[in-house]
Amino acid sequence: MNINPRTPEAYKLFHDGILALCRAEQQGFRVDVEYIENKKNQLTRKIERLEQEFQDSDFYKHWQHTVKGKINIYSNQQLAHFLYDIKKIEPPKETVSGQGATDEDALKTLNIPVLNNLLTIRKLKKVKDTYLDAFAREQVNDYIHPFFNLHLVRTFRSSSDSPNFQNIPKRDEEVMKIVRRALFPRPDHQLIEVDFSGLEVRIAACYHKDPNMIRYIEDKTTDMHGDMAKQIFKIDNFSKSEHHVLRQAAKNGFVFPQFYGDYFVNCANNMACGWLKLPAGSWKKGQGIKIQDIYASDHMISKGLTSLSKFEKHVQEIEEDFWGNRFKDYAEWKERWYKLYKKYGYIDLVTGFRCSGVMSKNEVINTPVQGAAFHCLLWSFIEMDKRLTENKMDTKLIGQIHDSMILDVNPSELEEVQRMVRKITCEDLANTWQWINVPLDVEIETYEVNGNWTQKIEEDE
DNA sequence: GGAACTCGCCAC
DNA sequence: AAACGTGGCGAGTTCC
Repeated sequence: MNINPRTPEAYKLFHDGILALCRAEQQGFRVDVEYIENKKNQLTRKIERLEQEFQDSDFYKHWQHTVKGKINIYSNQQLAHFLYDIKKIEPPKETVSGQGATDEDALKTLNIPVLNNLLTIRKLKKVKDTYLDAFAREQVNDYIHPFFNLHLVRTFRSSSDSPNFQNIPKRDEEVMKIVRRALFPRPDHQLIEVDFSGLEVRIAACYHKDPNMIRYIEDKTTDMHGDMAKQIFKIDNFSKSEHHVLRQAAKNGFVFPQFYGDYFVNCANNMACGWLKLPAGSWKKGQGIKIQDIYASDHMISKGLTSLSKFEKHVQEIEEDFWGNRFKDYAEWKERWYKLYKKYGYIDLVTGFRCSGVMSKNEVINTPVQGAAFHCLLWSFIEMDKRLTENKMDTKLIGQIHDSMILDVNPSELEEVQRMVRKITCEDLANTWQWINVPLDVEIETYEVNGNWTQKIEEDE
C-alpha cells in the first residue's frame, strides 16, 4: 500500500507534526529510577518463588520427564507439545500456524490449577521485562525519551518505540499501578491527559453521515452502548450503573469489533466466554460472572438463551438489525466506499492523503477512519505545541497515544492550559477542517502535583 | 552471532 | 462470500 499527501495542507500536517513530536521527545517523561530498581528486585524475588512452587508440582515433574534436552517453562512450543501431544488433551484453539495455543485464554479453558501459577509468572515477567527493564535501559538522567514515528503505520496513525509510549498498561489494575508508579512529571509539576471522547466513531460519521449515529453523538441523553447491551442481553429495565459489565461487554465485544469488520460468531463467543466467563456448549445455573446478585448464566437462561449456539443465533439477528436498520446509511457507505476503491484502486482521506495498492475490504473501510481520527489529534498536538512555545510557557507536551495527549504542567498554568486545550480541540479544529460535521469533545484527567501517573485527582460533578 | 520467524500480550 | 483494524516488543526458535 502506498501513501502520499495530495494537498499542501496534508504535507504541512506531517511536516509540522514531526517537529512537534520531536520537541516532545526531547522534553521526555520523568521516571523514578530508584523505584524501578526496587520494584524490579521485588518482582524478581516473587517470580523466583513462583517458579519454585511451579517446579514442585507433579505437572512440572511429568513435563520434565518428557522433554528431551533442557526444559524451559517459558517455551510455548514445549508446553504445547506436552499438553497436546504427550497428555493428548484436545487444544481449545490453535495458533495461526496450527500449533495448539498456549495463551491465557487456552490455558484457563484447560482448567489445570497449576497453570494459573504459570500465568501469574508470565504476567509479572511481562511487567518486568517489557516495561520496568525498558524504562531503566532507556532513561538518561531520570528521563525517558520515547520516539514518535509518523512514517511507519499503514493507516497514517503514529507509532512509538524505545520505549513504546503507546502500550503502557491501563486495564489490569495491579499491573497498571506497578508500571505507572514509575512515571512522574518534572519536580513540582503535574501530569494531565487529554482524551478525545469516541473520536473514531465521530470521524467515521464525517464520512458516512448516518443520521442515527449522528443522533447518538449529538444527543447526550442517548447511549449507543447501553442500547446495544439492552438488545443483546434482553434487559428490561436497563440502568448504566447496574448493568455496567453488560454494557462494557456490548461495547468492547460487539460494537467496536463490528465497526472494525468482525462478525457475529466471534462477537458472540467474545461476549459469552470472554466477558461473561460462560463455557462453550449449553449453560447451567450458577455459571459465569455475577451481574448484581445473579449469575450470568441464570440471566441468559431466563431470557431463553440457554447455550452458546442459541446466543450466537441471537447475535446474528442483532448484527442484521445493526447494519440493516440501526446504521443503514453507515452500511451503505461501507459498500459505496469499497466499490470506489475497486474502481479506482485508491481511497482519499478527508485530510488530503491518498492510499493506493492492495488492501482488503476491512482495510479499505478502516483506514480512512483511523487515519483521519489520528490527524485530528496531530493537528491539536501541533497547535498546542505552537501556543505553549509562543507564550513561552513552562508546560510541555510529552507524549501522545492516537487520540490523547499527555502534558507535564506547571500548576500555575493549569487553568490556562485547560482552556487552551478545550478551545483548540473543541472549536479551532472544527473551524479549520470544514468536513468535521459532528461536535468533538475531550475529557481532561488531572494528576496530583508531584504525583505519579496513578494519582488522579477525582473531580466532583 | 545476527536476521527473521512465531507466539503471546500490552495499547488504541 | 467471508469474517477484527493498527502498532511495538520480549522470549523462544530456526536458519544462515
